[in-house]
Amino acid sequence: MIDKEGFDDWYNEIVEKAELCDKRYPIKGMNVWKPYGWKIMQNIDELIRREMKKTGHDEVYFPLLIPEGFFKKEEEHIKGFSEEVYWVTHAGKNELEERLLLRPTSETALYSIFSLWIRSHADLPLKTFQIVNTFRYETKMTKAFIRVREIHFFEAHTCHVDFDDAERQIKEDLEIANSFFSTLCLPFIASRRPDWDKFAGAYYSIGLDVLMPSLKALQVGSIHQYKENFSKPFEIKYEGVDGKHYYCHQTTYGMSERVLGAIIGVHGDERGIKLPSSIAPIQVVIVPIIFKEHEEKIMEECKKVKEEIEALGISCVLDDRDKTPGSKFYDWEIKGVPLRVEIGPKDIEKNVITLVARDGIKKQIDRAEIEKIGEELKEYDKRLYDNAKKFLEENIFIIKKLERKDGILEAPWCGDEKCGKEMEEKLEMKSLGIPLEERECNENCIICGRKGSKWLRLAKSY
RNA sequence: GGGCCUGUGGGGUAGCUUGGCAUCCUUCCAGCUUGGGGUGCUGGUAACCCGAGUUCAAAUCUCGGCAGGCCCA
Repeated sequence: MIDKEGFDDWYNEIVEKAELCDKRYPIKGMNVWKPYGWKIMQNIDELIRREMKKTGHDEVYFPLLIPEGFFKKEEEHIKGFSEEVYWVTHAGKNELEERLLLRPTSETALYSIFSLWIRSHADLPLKTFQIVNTFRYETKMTKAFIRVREIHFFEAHTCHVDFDDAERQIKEDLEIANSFFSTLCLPFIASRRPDWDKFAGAYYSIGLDVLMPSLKALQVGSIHQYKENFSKPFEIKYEGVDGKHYYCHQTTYGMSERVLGAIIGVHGDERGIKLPSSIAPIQVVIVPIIFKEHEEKIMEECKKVKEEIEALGISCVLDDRDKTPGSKFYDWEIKGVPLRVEIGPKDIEKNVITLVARDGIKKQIDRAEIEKIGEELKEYDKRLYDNAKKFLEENIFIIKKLERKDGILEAPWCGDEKCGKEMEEKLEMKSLGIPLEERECNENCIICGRKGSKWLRLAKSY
């Protein structure tokens, strides 16, 4: 893992060196996805789609533009987003009668239409999601994948008959997050955000955060309980079994390319990024070790091995470029390819192939046992997860008095907003919220000294 | 929101104080050579962010814009 001080510089360089994006596009916060980076992102999207399918969500696609009238229906929501909305005001030379905005998120687009789709309790629950670009005029400093103005956004939107069913959805969302992030070897913590930091329009919000090597937290997902906050202004009503009309209760679950930013940061080292095998566009790269007199024999063997690896359903590239093996090793390490296979004269002689995992574990396996590669990938993934988990756990600290410390802090808190904000100020951190897993707290609030009933998590964050 | 710094071939840089031929490394292209951790040699392509001003002359000085980065709220 990269050390704390060097992390931000390392990150800025590596996103381009690994060919994930090109930052030279001349608009602030809008970078170009390069083919390799985009493949990874699409693989991440496919993992989400798989989770959505498993849990009965249907994919939709709503328009990019939202009429001003829709956007203005929910007051808190407008307050939260109005400063960072891009407006479309003209078509050619003509001013539009009604201004249109580029979606900063899609609640107001979807919900205007949900009110038409939902008629009775039989239409519920309605579980949808979309993967789209959203636009927010960020004023803070932008950073590739972490703070951008055009966001590659996943958003699930659900409607339910009552609060309890919406709460069940939130439990399901947490299970989805567990499954999804463990496939990406990313340990995270879930916290109920304090009221002053919840999503604009939400009843409450849950943040999913990972810890970056800079010891700053990165929010990689959020889950919101809206209760009836949107269904009332948007009039999303259904007829119940009793013939009466009720407002829906709604939830959302959102993630973005920050997930990729987290993977880059959490797993990367001085040689480059490390991709979990679940999203690596190339899972195995074969580097032939060619010597003049054996050239053909080695290439033939490499081709055969490639076919056998692909037959296992593992993506594999044979690097036949005219470069020395050493320089190829560096290339693929920057890009985080999980497993490298080396085949040279010595391997052929001994009837083995040499495997080197991206995290440095090297071994030889029998030429006849290529199917073991699948196992090697699994073990590599597990090592990625275990290392990241260890780092996260080693950097969460319980504090019982005001003390500054790097990492994620958990402090006893009376629950008053005033005390929470004072903690943020004194510790120079932002609060992540209350740990989702219930934990008893019998300590005194570190600000006012009253009995603290909760733990408040704080961290510096992106 | 406030303050500071930076912008030179594809990438990284020297030059800027004191205005006058733009330095080096790397990448890339061609060829030979080499090949189990960046092989070596020869040749080649390629740059002063944009606009205005000062000046005989601007990468260099001034102003504005755009972009990137750092620090503080």
